[in-house]
Order: sequence, then structure tokens, then C-alpha cells
Amino acid sequence: MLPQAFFSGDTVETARALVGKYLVRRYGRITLAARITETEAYVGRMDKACHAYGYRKTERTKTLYAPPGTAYVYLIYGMHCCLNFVTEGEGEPAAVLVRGLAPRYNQDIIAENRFHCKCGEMTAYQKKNFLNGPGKVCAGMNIDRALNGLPYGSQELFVCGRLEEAGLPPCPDDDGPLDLKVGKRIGIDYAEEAVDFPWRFYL
DNA sequence: TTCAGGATGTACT
DNA sequence: GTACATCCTGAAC
Repeated sequence: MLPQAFFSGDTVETARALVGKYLVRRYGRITLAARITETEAYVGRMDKACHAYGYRKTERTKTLYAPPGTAYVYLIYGMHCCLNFVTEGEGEPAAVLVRGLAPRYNQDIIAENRFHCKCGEMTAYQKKNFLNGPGKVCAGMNIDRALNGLPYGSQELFVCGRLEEAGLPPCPDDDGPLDLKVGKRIGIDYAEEAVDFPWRFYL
């Protein structure tokens, strides 16, 4: 498991560093794992796209002020959940949004959560649109608002640098250098000058 | 393969 | 009442 200190530094750097790491989700007797392929940084201090812009503090945003590594999960567009990890020091509202994943362990269960069918039964369209969006990430990994505020270090949800750290078989495809790309964030057209910040990282 | 449009509930003004 | 860090469907090409 990555140490909590991984999340305590600069938010943009943390977003960059999270790409290629592994998200591990445990519930009941089930363990799911997936590689993080896409992230975005949100910084309340000066970022109009962030829910806590200008240190706004409400019932929803209070989780952003929690210690680093805390899970921030909220509902968007009335029907989808988004998963973030809180960054920087406690009291400093910032987070990294997990926008995309590549399944690595128990793919059949992830497919079941997402499409109510097994991996082998997915259509080409479903394979292409498996976990390539924040709402899809939460659906596949069985993440909802019940996890909002979960402290980092819980066995229910954490991040590790290698699958072996979670007792899972490694994925040889993941060896080698990362082809990391940088771009503008998505779906924040209202955020004025912040729409152009190059705070999105993806493979 | 791309596009437009609708679903849907909560937070905030 | 308005906006929202989205996803899916169906139709056209």
C-alpha cells in the first residue's frame, strides 16, 4: 500500500504520480484491482473547477479538508458517483479525481458490476467503454457515497505501486516505461481560466 | 464512428 | 430554480 505521505504533497504532482498505480477494492470476500490510467487534479485554493474553490466549505466539500489519502466520493448529474483521493495537508482542500482504470484482477466481477454480464459476454462497444470515465470507475469497482470520508489505510480501498503488495499476481504487460500524456481537464467549461490548466494525466 | 439529447438528484443561490 | 468533475441510447453517416 502506498504510504499516506504519497498524498500529502503537491496535488498536480500526486495526480501525475498516481497514473500507473493500482487501485485495490475489497468488500465482503471480494477483492478487485485495476490499474489507474487517467487522473485529474483539483485544488481548492485557486481552481474554479474545484468544489472547494476559494476555501468554500459546505456539507459536501468538508471531506476535501480531511487528511491526505481520504476518499472523497460524491454524486454528479444525479446518477453517477466520482472517486477522488484527498491531497495536501489536512485543512487544505484539494484532491485527485480517478477518471479511468484498466482491470487487473477479478475482471469478471468488475464486468458484472458494470454491465451485469461476464467479461466474455461483453460487446465490442462495452469493452471499449469499460472503465474510461469517473462514473464508470465507481460502477465497476462497487464504489458509492458510503465510502465518502473513508480514511486512507482502510482495507476497503487503497492504492499500491505493484499488485504483489496486495497479494495479487503481477501483470507483465505493465512493465516498462509509462507513456504518460498531459492535457486539459474535461467537463469543466464553466471554470473560466482554469479550463486550460494542464492538470489531466493519462496513458 | 460520431453526434445530439435525455435521464436524474443534490448542492447551492 | 439552476447548474452540475457523466453515461447511455439511437440515428445518421
